[in-house]
Order: sequence, then C-alpha cells, then structure tokens
Amino acid sequence: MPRPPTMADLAAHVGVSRQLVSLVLRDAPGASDETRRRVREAARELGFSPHVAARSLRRARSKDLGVIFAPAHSTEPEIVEAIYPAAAERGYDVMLSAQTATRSTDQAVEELLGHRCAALIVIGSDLKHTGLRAVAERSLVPVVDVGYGRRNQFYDVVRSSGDRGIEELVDYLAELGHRQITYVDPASMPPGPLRRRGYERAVKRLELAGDIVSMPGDYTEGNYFEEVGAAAARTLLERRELPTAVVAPNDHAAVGLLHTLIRNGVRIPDDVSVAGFDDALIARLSSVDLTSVRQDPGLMGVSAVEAAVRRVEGQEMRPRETVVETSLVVRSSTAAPRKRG
Amino acid sequence: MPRPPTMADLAAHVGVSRQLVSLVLRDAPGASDETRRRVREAARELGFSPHVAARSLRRARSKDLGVIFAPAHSTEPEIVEAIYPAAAERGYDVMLSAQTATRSTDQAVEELLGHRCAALIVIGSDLKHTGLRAVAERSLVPVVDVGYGRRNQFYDVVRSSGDRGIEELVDYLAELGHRQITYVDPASMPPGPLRRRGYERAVKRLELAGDIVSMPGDYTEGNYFEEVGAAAARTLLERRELPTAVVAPNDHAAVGLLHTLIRNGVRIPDDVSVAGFDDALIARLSSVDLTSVRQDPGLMGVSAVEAAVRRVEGQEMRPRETVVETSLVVRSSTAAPRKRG
DNA sequence: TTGTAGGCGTTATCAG
DNA sequence: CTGATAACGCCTACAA
Repeated sequence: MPRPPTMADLAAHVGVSRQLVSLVLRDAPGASDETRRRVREAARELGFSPHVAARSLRRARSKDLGVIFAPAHSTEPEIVEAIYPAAAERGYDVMLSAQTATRSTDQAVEELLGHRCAALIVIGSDLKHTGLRAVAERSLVPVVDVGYGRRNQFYDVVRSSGDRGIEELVDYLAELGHRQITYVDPASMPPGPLRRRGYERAVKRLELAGDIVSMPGDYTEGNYFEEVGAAAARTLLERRELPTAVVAPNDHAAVGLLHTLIRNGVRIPDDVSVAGFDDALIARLSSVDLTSVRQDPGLMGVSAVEAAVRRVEGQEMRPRETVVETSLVVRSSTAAPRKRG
Repeated sequence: MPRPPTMADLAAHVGVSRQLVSLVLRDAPGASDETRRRVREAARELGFSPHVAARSLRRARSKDLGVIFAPAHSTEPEIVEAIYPAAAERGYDVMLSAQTATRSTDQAVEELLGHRCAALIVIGSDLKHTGLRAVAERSLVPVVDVGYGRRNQFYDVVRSSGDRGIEELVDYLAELGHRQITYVDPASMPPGPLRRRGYERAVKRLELAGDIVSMPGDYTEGNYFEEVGAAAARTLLERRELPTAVVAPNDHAAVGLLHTLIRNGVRIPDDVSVAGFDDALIARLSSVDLTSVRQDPGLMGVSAVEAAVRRVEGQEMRPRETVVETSLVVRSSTAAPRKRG
C-alpha cells in the first residue's frame, strides 16, 4: 500500500537533509540554486505534496480563511470565485464549507474552527444578528458577514448599497418622466428594509406621491418571490388606474409581476415600466430583459478578504462596515411613460 | 492572545487524563457515563473544538472526501449538497475545493492531496479524459468523475443517462403523434454526443425520418446556447415547412429557439412543439414552461460518494461506471401536432 | 549548508 | 480509569 512521499523520502532521494528540503519548498533562504533545482525536480518526480495538516499543526498561526457559503444561492458563487485570488494575493489559503438544507451554519463554523482558520467569512447566511454575534463570540477568530447586516462591534460587515441602488433606480425612472412609481415590498426578505429606505428617500427628495404595496409571506418557499410579484400585480390590477412604473427589490418578484401584467393585457414598457433588483440570470433572458440593479459580487469578495486580513493581522481590531456600490442596468422593461387620456 | 483550548486543557479542567478526554470525544468505549457527561459539558463550556490537523496527522487513514466543483456552474451546487449527508452517513467528512476562472483543476487537486483526502470527487470538470487520467495516476487515491466521461480503468465515472433521456423524450413526442422531429445538435457540448445517440436510436426504432441541425461554435461564451437555439430557429424558418417538433439537448438552446420562433409568428405548441434538456431554472419560468429532461443531481452526489467509499474501503478496486436515470418533465411547450393543410 | 533536538495536538498502546 | 511513551510530518532554533 503506497504511502504519499514525505520530506524525509524526498531528502533521501536527493541525498540532502530533511531541513534543506523544507527550506527549498517554502522558498526560505539558505540553499544553493543547484540544490533547489534538484529538490524541486525530485518533488515533481515523486509526486510530493506537502502535508498541510502537519504544516498547520506546527505553524503558530494559520494562513487559512474559512468561507461559509450556500451553494444553492445564486450570487454567492461569484463572491466565492473572487475570494480565491484575493486571498492568494495576501498569502492566504481558502477553506470552503457549505451550508445546505441538511447542514447548518453552526456545523460549518465548527468544521472551520476545527481547521484553525485564521478568520471566518460567512456569505449570505440565514443567521440573524444574534446568531452571527454568537458565532463571533464563540470563535476566537475574526468573523466577516457578507450580506445584509449592519455595522456592529462583534463582526465585520460587507454589504451592497441596496438603498442607494434603489434610489438611483427611482431617480432614473423620474428622469424618464414617471411620477407614479409603485414599490413592491416583500415581507421578510432580509435586505428588504434597507432597499425600502432607498425608495422612501428618493420619493421624498423628488416630491413624489409614494406608493408601497406590502406583501406578507414567508421567505422560505421556493418560488416565493415570483408569487409575491404575481400577487402584487393582481393588487394593482384591481385599482382604477395603474401606476406608470413599478419597482420590486428582487428580480424574481419583478418577473412574476411582469408576466402577470402581460397576461392581463398590460404592455411593458408602453403601459407600465417594471424594474427589479439583483441583475439575476432571469433578468437577462431575452424574453424578460428586465431593468435591474446589479450588485458587484467580485468586489464584495475582495472586500471580505480585506476585512478578514485586516483584523487577522491586527492592524485594526474593531470590526468595520464595508459598503459596495451597485450599478443600474437599463434594459427594455422600462421606458418613458405614455401620455394618458 | 487567547489560544483555542486543547484536550489537555479540557482534561485539566475536568480533572481527568488527556486520554480519557480523547476517548469520550470520539465515542470510544472505556469511560463511565458520568465522566462522559462532565467532559462533554466542559467541552461546550470552554468552546473546545478538536484540532482536525492534529487528528488527521495522527490517524493512519483519512476520512475526508475531497470534492472539486465549479461554483459558477448551475447543477453542481445540488450535487454538492447531496454529497454532505451521503458522506456523513458513511463516516466521512467533506473537503471542498473550487475550480474557477483563476484556479485550475490541478490547483484544486493539489490542495486536496495536501490534505490527504481519502478520495477525490471531481464534478463537471473541464478536463477531458487525458486530464482526468493524469490526475488519477498522479494521486494515489481513487478519483471519481461526475459528468460526461465514459467507463475506463483509471477513475470512476458517474453520469446521467442522457441518451435514454432524449430517447424517452422522442418517444413521448412520437406518442403524441409527431413524425417530423428535428434535433438541434450544438457542437462542442461535452455531453452532446451521448444525447445525440439517444435521438438517433429513437428515430431508428420508431422508423422516423431523422433530421439533425448541427450548429458549430465554441462552448466558452456566456450566452452561447441561446444563440445556438436562435440560429437553429432561423435555419428552420428558411425551410418550406417546419417540423412539428424540435428537441434541443440543452434548455438554454431550446429557449433561444422557442423565442425566435415565437417572434416570427410561430405558435408554441400549436404549430411546433419544443423541448429541452436539464430542467434548468429557465425551463420552469411561467413564461417559458418548457418540457425538458431532468437529471437527478441528488442521486449523482450519492452515487459519487458510494463509488468513492467503495474504492477507498477496498471492496472493489476496479473503477466502475454509474449511470443515473433521468426523468421526463412535461410542460406546456409540447402538445399533439395540429393536422396541417 | 548539515545535523540534532524538540514540539505542535492528537491517537494509540501498554502496563498498572 | 490513569500514566507513560511513542508516533504522525513538518517547522524552528541552535550548534556544528
């Protein structure tokens, strides 16, 4: 039964000491170029790979960033993708742990703490503030929440400027000439309150008559948001007059709304402009082509790594809040309002 | 600077020996119930978590399954989700490693080998057979490919029965009364040849006049498949007569085709039935509602774990091929053909 | 450059 | 149940 080669095997093969092999493999000074060459070649030849458990056991401080993510969610993969190069640039490895239907955030945390990660980055967790606070207090390492949290003294927060994103969207609609802009507010959507504030600010500043359609319901169900949008559309259709524009803080809700309106003879964007939030995959489908607000997952990943490293290396011990800007993506579901009779 | 508690700390706190703490924490026999209780309580109180590096360094054989996946791809998250409980059931932990635009499969392999995983599960890799073979030969541990590979002697293969899935789809269309069923064949789609064989088998068996529209092009681009579908639709529209049904081995291609046909005045499914493959998110949108073939990602994950464990535990040394059945999902994009003039 | 010695936290074995 | 002892593979310090 073949055993993976160790540094000792390598050293014996080359005819040098174990220590020297160690030096070479971690690029430390103290070995001649010729020796380096021979050691590296032998490593390749024997298929050597350093035993990271042994290494991390010996090393005082770990160079691993633990990342907890939910594979099922949509924007998170892009954040995870961005974390790898950002971490590598700063000399850190990444250790992933999935949070799934059958695997709680706590289990994921437990695993990563067992690996003695230097910091924990939690992406899009369903944990509320108290849960995250408990994680941060339980683990001796810094915790970074990527999602919808607010600044606090227990863990770092990286989030999108959802409020400003919605505000910019309303501004854009107002510039097109819209004065009746309805906002659909799905209850129990974690980033909901923030985005709603953006709408309220814009409406106040522009001196519009705000109109918020609040939709109750539970966040857990699969097609929940499309249903929310469809229900909101039915509510609007019962009125004497439709608004000229509708904003939903979620693309799936916007699509549910859009399709329900179309099915009832409303033309988009001629009769009503519709816009969403997230720039999700469905927003980009040619049959949907929805104006939306795009979050920047790459920048969120990089910001999370920066926050983690900052605190690991002790430059700044107090947790911070990092806000990542969003950007408006205009598509064909929005246009200037028609003059009405 | 606080250090995470060790078993020694725990032992001192409870007033027992280290060994006993170790026994208790890994549920080994040899400790009284009362001692177990006290040790566990102390572990919780001190926030102890076992140092997995130390453990895996000491243990002869590792109990980790290394999983390589591409976060950006769509069906993989579901496979990953299924792997966790399947592995846990068999006493294994899961170690994830992402393959991204900036991180090759080889890098991911290197990381997992460094952790001395017991086996490697590679999901949807862009590696061809030779690449996977190289991985399998380089690593001393069993390798399982989840994707589109074929049976071979170097690594296990877990794949969907894409051929039978398409065959079943064509059978269903034929039963509806369709005799002119066109197949769109996107070039350079890895599972393409397999699915095409299914079409060819069905056509031969049913004695239909087969009609394959081959679309050249590169697999790498983002909206490639929608474009393929749109181009295929244009090709069909140039003919004197449309087929009564079109099958695309990919939902995005089917959607591109469907929308292009609709935009040219073709009614779906009245004039033409359209079906895809994958049961992707877009197939389920109410505006699309596409008949499709669903792969079973959960079963693929479980099968991958089974294959890995089977070989790790030496019950079966020769790599096998596991074929996971697909299932037909009928929606409103397909119906019986109209009688034509 | 090499060798020697020790230790990281855990598991394992053995005698008491 | 305890205590003693060793080992896993690697890193670090120090002396040769």
